[in-house]
Amino acid sequence: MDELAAQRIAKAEALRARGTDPYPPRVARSHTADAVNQIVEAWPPDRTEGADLEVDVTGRVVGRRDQGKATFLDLRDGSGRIQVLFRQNSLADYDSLKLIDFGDFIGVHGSPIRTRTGQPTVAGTAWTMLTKALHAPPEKYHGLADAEIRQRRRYLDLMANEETRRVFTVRSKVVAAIRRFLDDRGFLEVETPVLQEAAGGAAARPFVTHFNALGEDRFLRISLELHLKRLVVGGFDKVYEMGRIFRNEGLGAKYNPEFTMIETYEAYADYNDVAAMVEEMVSGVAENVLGTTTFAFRGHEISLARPWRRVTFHDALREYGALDLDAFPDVATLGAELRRRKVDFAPTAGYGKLCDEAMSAYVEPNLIQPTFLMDYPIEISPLAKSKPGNPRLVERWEIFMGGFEAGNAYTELNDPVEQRVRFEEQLALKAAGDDEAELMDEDFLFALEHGMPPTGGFGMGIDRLLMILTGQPTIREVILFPQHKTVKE
RNA sequence: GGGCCUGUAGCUCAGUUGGAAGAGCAGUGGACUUUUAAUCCAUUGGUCCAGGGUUCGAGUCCCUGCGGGCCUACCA
Repeated sequence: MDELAAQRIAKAEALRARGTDPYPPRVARSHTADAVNQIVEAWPPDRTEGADLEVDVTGRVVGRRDQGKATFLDLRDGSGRIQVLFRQNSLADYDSLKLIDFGDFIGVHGSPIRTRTGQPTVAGTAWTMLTKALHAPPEKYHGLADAEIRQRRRYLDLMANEETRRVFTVRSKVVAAIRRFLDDRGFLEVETPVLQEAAGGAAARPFVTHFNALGEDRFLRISLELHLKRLVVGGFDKVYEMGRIFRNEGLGAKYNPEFTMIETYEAYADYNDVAAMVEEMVSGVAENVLGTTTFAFRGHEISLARPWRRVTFHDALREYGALDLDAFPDVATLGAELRRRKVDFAPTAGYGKLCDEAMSAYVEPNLIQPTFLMDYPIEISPLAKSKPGNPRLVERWEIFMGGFEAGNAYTELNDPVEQRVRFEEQLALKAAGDDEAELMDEDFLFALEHGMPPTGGFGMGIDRLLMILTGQPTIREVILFPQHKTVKE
């Protein structure tokens, strides 16, 4: 069996035999680890004792140095680390320290001191077990490196790796800063359904589930868009939602089937207004949370400082792919050219999809610094307003950074008649074999028919932004519990 | 789906031509009253992923399966 766990259970029983609960319901705590450290650091350099002050500190035992008749322990709580020192002549029942293992939570009563090496320390006069752990934390020096265990058992990763604690702390602060930015600009945060009768608003396959009470299938949302625009119709001029969406696709460095998306919709704005807002939001959040707009990512140095480059879809293809779409204006000619260039694409791909494949091949990997790629082909943008003077393009941009797409925005299509035509074109693509084409959404059309004001909309993958902001090369390192295959018994 | 890699103690990892399964950390016992990857002495701990095969002999070679990672493809 697990001999090490059995030893720890025996120690818990030994504590009970002494009349103390190894899992007490309440604890004495007067100071965090960080608070004690700060108190001692504030002392004059020659002061070593603070006997007038008594503190109760708590935390997990993460270090232990037995010194005979003195024992040093390192405790870690949410604020940081604090060293405690027990000496045989100032702790009754000194032998009881043998009941403390790595990973246990204990409380220590004592006075702050400074050791001869200058280390802030609590000189303990009493200790209590707060939680007996049955397993040791990961090995203290080499830590926990196995990516699978780090992700499946993130609690071990968090115990072992400071960088992991940092990444997810940053994530939390970034999410809060984004909310603060939008709230301060008068946006209203809303919540829309995750379970939907039809999953729309993006080109992606959905997950399907079943609603027992109604005997109907439901789809997990693949975007937030269509419901948020209904709210603009209803009169909420500025709305946003930050939430989980689900796309039934593979796993990869940039892909997790559930990820966090933020979408904003602002009435009386267009895609240029939205671009200005997004620049300000992302660079401002970076500055506020991390104190910089420069980040190391996959060997590059990425600057999120404003302004970001703007280049049109067509110009970018000319620049990075030496491909002039004007010379290949239809499926036949562009398809032939891409075949000649050995760019893969599905046989069912329409013209817009071919353009997108060319962009993915030539442009996307080169867009390391944040770049707005402007004015997309209309076929792959069924919810965006067409560009005045060019019926083949729409007012849409995607934001790229680090060589991948991180966000998407358009001047929203609000002509209900044209929107119906666009849906019908999508249905034709679907019939031709494109299983990611947009579905007709009659209720959404009915909403548009009541009038949606001119609106600028925006969506961004929070996880991908976090990859840049934390310097993590894969999306799995910025998601606490990324998807994995089920472990088979 | 394709390619490459990988599975050895609780953790991190070695293991040579195929010849008695190892180290550090953790654990246990001991020394040490200012250490901080403490140090020192001793010591417990193994279904070498699983199943087959080759062989006098397999952690090592072969086959199959299972698990996992990375790259790639589809996809944001």
